[in-house]
Amino acid sequence: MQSRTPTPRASGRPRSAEADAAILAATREALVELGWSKLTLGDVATRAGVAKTTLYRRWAGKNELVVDAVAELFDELRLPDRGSLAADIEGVVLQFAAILDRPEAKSGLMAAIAESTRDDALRERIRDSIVDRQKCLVLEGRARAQRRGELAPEPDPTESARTADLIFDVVAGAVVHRTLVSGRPADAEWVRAFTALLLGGLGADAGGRPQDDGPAGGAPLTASS
Amino acid sequence: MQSRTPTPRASGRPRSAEADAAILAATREALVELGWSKLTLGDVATRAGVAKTTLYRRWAGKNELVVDAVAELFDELRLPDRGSLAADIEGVVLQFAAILDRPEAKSGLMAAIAESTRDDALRERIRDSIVDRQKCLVLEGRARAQRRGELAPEPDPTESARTADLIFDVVAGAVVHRTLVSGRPADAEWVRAFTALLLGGLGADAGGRPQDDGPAGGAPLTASS
DNA sequence: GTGGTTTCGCTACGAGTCGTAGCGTAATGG
DNA sequence: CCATTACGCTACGACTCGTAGCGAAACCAC
Repeated sequence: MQSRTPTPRASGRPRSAEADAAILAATREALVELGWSKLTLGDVATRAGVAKTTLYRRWAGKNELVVDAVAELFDELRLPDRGSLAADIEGVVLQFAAILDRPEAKSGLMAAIAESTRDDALRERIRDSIVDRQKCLVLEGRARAQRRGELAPEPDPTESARTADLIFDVVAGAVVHRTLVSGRPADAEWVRAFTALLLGGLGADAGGRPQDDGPAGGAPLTASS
Repeated sequence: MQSRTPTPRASGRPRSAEADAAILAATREALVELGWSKLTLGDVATRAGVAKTTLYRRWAGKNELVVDAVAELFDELRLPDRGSLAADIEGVVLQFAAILDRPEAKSGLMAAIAESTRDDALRERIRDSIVDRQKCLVLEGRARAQRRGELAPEPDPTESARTADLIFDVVAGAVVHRTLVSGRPADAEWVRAFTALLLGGLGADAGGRPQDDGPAGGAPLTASS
């Protein structure tokens, strides 16, 4: 999952799985305390209780290590069936926002994406371990909505994939931008307004109510501004 | 604009404005060739033809320098009146996408945002020199659409500001995510589909036509995939 | 001109990090 | 028992960082 399979290993001492977990946990810990730029592999090794050389034997560099460490945060993303498209969107967006609100995700993920603009292999790694997993949720939620009759079925698979990509960029991008660039929390109130905008567009009433009345329950309005 | 006014300077040798321009240009050049992580201030100084100490006298560190260098790229953002809300959105989004497509913007801006999660002063700097300038375009375009009658006027200023923030996060976030994370160009075809989604929502036909027929004129479809 | 002030270019420096090599040891399979 | 692989540890040259110190240059006020 994390380090690429080095060889079809036949015999010899196996790599310690505990060391892997300790290293990834230490990486997240260092991300929280130091951030991306001040994070050093030597410090991570010390925190994890392993030798620095062990790190370099498993990961090519800081980029790959941080991607793997952050990717584990997104494993908990689920898409429970809440009965309506609006409720499903709100649920998964709130989960996504909660993960992105963690300091290790903020600094680590964004820096890794920045580095991936000049490293195709890193971009591939991010896509495989993080992005594609999120995109599956979009496909699943869209299929559910189509089964419910909330969305018109899309027979053309090419057009369907294009639309799914678009939705994914809009949803993930909006949450990321809200959390990291605007620096404000994607709380229940924001998620509700965003869902309304996504479903109804700018022409509809984007302020108050989605198409059914109480999707997110009685969540308290945490006034941000 | 870039370096904070150090003192209410009275007399003495003035700072070379040409050096400022040369340093920022050299920073962008180094961002293109080296990316964020391998960019060193010593290298930038050499490229700009100034001493390394001059850099440290004007900027606190790599973060601030890169933010100022990238901010200049966004100065060219304009919002020409194209006659309809859909056309206005498509126009400004295409401009934004063109800037983000530059390699110096990709690596520099994202890395700076990543660092800003642990540096409030840097976040403020990014907001002042980059983000707020983009948000003004949202406000302007929205006001135009309300004057045209395409959008319902929003009397409550608090709610209006909230909605503008939401729109801004959705638009900017979607373009950034498309360009950097998905790694695909936000070309005319994508922008058209995005505009349709933004205006009509998921319930409407998000594939082909916005609410008026030909918003972007006869722009050729640059088939990407 | 003269003096005061600030900037600039240059050199040098200690501190810290990088990524690797080398060595002996531990853990597995045949 | 032996081959193979992973591990911990040390040490190393190379590089970057950010700063200090110096003399020279550019500007203003007088």
